[in-house]
Amino acid sequence: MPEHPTPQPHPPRDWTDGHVERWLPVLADLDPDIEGAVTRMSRLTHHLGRVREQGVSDYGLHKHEFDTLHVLAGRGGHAAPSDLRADLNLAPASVTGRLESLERRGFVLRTPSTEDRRKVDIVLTEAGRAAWQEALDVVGREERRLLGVLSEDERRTLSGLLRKVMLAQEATAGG
Amino acid sequence: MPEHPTPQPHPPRDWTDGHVERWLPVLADLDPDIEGAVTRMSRLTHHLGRVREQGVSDYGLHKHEFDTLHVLAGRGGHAAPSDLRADLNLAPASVTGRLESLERRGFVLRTPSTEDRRKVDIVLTEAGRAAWQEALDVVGREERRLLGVLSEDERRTLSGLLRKVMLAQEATAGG
DNA sequence: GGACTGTATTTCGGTAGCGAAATTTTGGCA
DNA sequence: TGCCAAAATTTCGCTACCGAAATACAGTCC
Repeated sequence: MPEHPTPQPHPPRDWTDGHVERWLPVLADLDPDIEGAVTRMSRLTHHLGRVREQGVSDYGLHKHEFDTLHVLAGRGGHAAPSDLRADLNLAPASVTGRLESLERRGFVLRTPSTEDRRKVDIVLTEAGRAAWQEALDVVGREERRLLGVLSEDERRTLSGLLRKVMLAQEATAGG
Repeated sequence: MPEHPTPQPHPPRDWTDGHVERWLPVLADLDPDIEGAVTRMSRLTHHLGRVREQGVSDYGLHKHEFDTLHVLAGRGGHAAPSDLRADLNLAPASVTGRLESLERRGFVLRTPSTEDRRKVDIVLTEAGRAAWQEALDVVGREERRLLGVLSEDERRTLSGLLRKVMLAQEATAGG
């Protein structure tokens, strides 16, 4: 699409603009910027998830599998299920399910911890690390492509504003 | 942790700062602002979803049920399943499932369209509208609370930056 | 007007997620 | 030592979601 000659500061409308506009007459006290921001974040998160799912499938992985291996690799290749629970924002039961299938595929090892027998050590195997590294590059690509339309300053601003919001959230939710 | 005496403009660190910091030595080419923004959006979206689920449960609804009624109400009380599919970012099969349970509970009616017999008209019933309105107030509260830590200008900036990103997304995804 | 392409919705089979309860272990404390 | 609350993980029952195929209808082309 070529540049428009009009020098207006208004960017073109995205899907969410239409969504918010439909709602304004119904809910007069709706703040368009709050609704707009929340809606866009939700849709973007959703989209990136889909792209990840589709991207890592070329390497025989699912999004959840990749994400789990990713967190594990980020922690040096070993972690407790409760670490994964926190990092991945999951219910405890879901972690068990994910580890089950990763173990079946030989990507992680589950060994009872020696120091505290309630705990379990999750260890990334060589096969797991290899699968992760292969898919790694694909995953960040869409994020870079989309966030790349912002300047460096804008990205810093975006991240900073979101940090403010998250601090408010974490202050109440205990972590 | 008490305040540091340094007068830097750095806000306190949120969870994501620690996450990104853990990753930097492992993936040197990671852009902290991209990773930070994406991570925060994902976590915020997740959090708001949980709060919605918990909030609307006081009115006997689930998050999905409320969201579906919400979209329906926003479209004047009637829509086609494919409209809901687009608005809710769902697979076609999922819409059927949602409507099934909403119909069982008497919140929507499914009547075959007279003009195009492939289509189905989804109509919000009085009971559906009542359930929606009761829960309505709760849902926006957490969004307002969290986004409320930003100034009006900041919220406009946030929403605007996200619009830019979404335009890049929608340009390729055809929707 | 009959075959053909495209669109709207549902059905089917399978997976992942959640909440709640159970299990095992720990660390304190009498 | 024996009891007990708290913590880490798993099991269980259930629901929602997805992809792919099926069904039913609409509009078009010859």
